[in-house]
Amino acid sequence: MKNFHPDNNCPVRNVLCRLGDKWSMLVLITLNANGTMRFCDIHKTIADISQRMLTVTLRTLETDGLVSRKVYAEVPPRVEYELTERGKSLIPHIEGLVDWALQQMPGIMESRSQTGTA
Amino acid sequence: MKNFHPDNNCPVRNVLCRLGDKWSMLVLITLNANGTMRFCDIHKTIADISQRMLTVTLRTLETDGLVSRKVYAEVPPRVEYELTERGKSLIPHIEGLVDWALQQMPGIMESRSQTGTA
DNA sequence: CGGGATCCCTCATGATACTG
DNA sequence: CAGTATCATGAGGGATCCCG
Repeated sequence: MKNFHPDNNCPVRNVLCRLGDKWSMLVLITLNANGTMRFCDIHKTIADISQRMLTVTLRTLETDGLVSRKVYAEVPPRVEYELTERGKSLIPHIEGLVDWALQQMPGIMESRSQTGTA
Repeated sequence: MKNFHPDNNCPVRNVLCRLGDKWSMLVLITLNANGTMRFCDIHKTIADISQRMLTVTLRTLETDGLVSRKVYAEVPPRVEYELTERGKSLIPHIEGLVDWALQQMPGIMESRSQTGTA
């Protein structure tokens, strides 16, 4: 019997831990769709994220080497974010998931309504 | 500028909402790896999930039509779970993510240690 | 054995205010 | 503009008890 214990190096746990949060994937696909973006731009694009969570999310992605952060020493501070190569390499997999979601959503919605559970 | 607002039908939000929780993907790949499983078996395979969360997770997956639940009217109750066709169709995408995680984990770990963030 | 119901607690997230 | 710091919250999840 195959299992996926949390013990040590389970990649599933690891990837879910990092990408399964509320915002990471959203930030990644946003950056992928728009290229280099400033903090404010990302914030405007993902309107319902708080400033704090955007900062935290970007920092985590930067720590994992998925996003690069470039600070310009200007008077109105400017910081630009973009996907790293590693970040870009993840995009197809996320899009695979998104495509699946798009295809299955109607059936899933129907399934949900049938069982009566919200 | 492309964005992904939460407004109505954003599949990203939807799929993350359902699969980005702590256990769903784990249950899915466990069922995929082992085929039909009893409640107890799943619980033993994913040792650190609470009975409650396993129940909740399975119910949600069942509601979305990703997992089927078969109850046998026997004296020691027996309930068997297995992936539906829709559930199986999701597996490749999850595995894509897992494979990516496996490949990138060393680099990510290195990246994390460099920035000094845990 | 499978799981429903309940209580409780922690952590992730949000809101606000302040700084360089 | 791009954050940091602080405080408040509520939903997710764990532990326990009970039932068919």
